[in-house]
Amino acid sequence: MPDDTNEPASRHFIEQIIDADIASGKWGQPGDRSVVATRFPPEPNGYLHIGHAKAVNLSYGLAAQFGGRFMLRFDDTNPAKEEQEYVDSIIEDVRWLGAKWAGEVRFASDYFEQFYEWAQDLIKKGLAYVDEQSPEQMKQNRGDVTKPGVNSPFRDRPAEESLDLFAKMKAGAFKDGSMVLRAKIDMASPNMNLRDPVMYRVVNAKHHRTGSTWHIYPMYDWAHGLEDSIEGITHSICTLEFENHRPLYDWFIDAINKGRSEPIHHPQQIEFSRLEPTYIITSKRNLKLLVDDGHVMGWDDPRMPTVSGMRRRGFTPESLRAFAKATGVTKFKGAHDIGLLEAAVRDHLNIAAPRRMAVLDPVKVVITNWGEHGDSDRIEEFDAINNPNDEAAGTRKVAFSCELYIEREDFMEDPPKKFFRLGPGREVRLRYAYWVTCTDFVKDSGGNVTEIHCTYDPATKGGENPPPDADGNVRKVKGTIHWVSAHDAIDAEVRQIDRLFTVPHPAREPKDAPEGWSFMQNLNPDAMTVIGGAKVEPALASTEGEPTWPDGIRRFQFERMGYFCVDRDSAKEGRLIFNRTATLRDSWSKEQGK
RNA sequence: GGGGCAAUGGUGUAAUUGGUAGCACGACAGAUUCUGAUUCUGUUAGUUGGGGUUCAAGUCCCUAUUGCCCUACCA
Repeated sequence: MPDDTNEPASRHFIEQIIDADIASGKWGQPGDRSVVATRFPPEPNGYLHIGHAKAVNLSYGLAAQFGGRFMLRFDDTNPAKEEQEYVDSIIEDVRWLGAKWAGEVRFASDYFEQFYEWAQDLIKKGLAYVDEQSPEQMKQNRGDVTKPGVNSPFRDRPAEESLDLFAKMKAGAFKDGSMVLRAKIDMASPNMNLRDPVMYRVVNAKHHRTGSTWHIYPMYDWAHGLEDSIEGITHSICTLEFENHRPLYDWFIDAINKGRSEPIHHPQQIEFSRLEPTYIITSKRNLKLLVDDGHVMGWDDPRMPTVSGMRRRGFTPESLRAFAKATGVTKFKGAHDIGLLEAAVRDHLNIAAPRRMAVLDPVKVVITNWGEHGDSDRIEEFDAINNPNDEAAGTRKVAFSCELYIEREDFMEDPPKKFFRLGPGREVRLRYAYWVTCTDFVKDSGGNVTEIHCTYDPATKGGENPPPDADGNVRKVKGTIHWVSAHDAIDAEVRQIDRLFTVPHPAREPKDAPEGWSFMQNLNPDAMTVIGGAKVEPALASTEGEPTWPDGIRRFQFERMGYFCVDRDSAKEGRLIFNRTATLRDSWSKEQGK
């Protein structure tokens, strides 16, 4: 990602911290930028969403910018929730996003033995103990934010006893929830995380990688800093809610280093504000509900804010990166306008997407004077520009005949003055082909227009302006519309994807919310409108001559309609299915709304 | 009655760390245009309140207010 390795003019707060560290030589020789090491540490308990995408881009981008290392590490410390399926999807997503990790993919579970040794070390130092209180008792004795907790009756048991019990916990001698290993810190700490936090719990469940080797599993706070330490992470970047955990992160590493001649590496945790786009939810739990309740077709439904869903919808890694960049890196917890994402994807696709013509809601046009200027069965071919922003993309042929389809919304029976398209007596340009004038139209018994009759002007061949008349006046046309020829048009299904929710903050429960309120009530029923009868130009049916996108997804701009990509179901079902990635900006609909 | 963090146009974010409040998205107006797209130009609008230090404060100090996070054997 060349754009991200250039240092921007202004530096966000994390870059400033790293700059200062490099200058002071905190992690190595002063000035050595290659010491920077970051990581992305997902728990494999769900699919990655757009918020994770930003986190990946941030941590990877930092490592790339400084010429350091980036790790992909699964934080698989809870066998009850984690599955291989999620590991696989996350690896695919991170790769697609463009992050390149150093060496192999890492797993916290690979470090379990080391964690266990360090835990024994803490017990020996009198910094940890096995607690046999029930979960209820522990909760009771923890106190609350204003009241201090009380010490466990097991807090001061001899180290040998804890060591022995800990070994038995590991060996599977106890039931789930029967005892835990706790750090001995301070039951009166105003920071609840420091009130003798649990380091290990008994879980007699099968782990997706270690199987039934272990009967104890480390808690996040105990494990996470150690994982970072083992991998030599310098800057451990996470979201704001872990701010209160940082003292514990530091405490555990300091505890291990206490009395140790060769201290283990002590990374720096830095918290930033997570990405919170409007009209989107990013809670894994709620995303899973949408899938489980069948509101969407799956985790990769093009309406979903998952990385896989957005990929299927046609977003590019570049556009996600641009969005992440545009939202910035701060500690301010705000909402990010989803319009920024839409602008980012339009920005990229406008430069990169080949243009095609596709009529989503077709109505037939008959050129009534086609026979007067030659054979009425003849087919003419025109050159159409593939991408006005990229001359190298070249041109393609589009065929024209006396029967065409145009967009239903491009014709009005009784159009207002500012309507620059087709209507009785009005002339428009058919892009790359001819200027046509509407002479008549046919309606069915339901009042729907079924056929539009036009004459074409042979002097406008190719869509060019006709020569000036005898007085030197140049005839002008206000509108240009897209079309496909009926003789070679291909049928396609088009899924018009829109925002999944109707309100900016779907997960925010209103103050006066009725009993049983759910974010589901904010679902947009029109988030996916399936159009079965679209007619598209033949060039969309074949991949010949097409530029290849790096990820193999075929993306296009349908002229005047928006950006679309071929859905992955297309190949499977043997027909053309397109997903709408984004609309074009549309000042006409805004005009109408006035 | 506790602790932690944050506050700059409508939204998000900058400000050489005390020296002209800038950028992006949006909105609005216009120009260009074989996409009502793109592109270009212009307009709009901001330092949470109150004190203080200073020649000078978004930035430093005091204070108030508002919002978020924290009481899993989740991460």
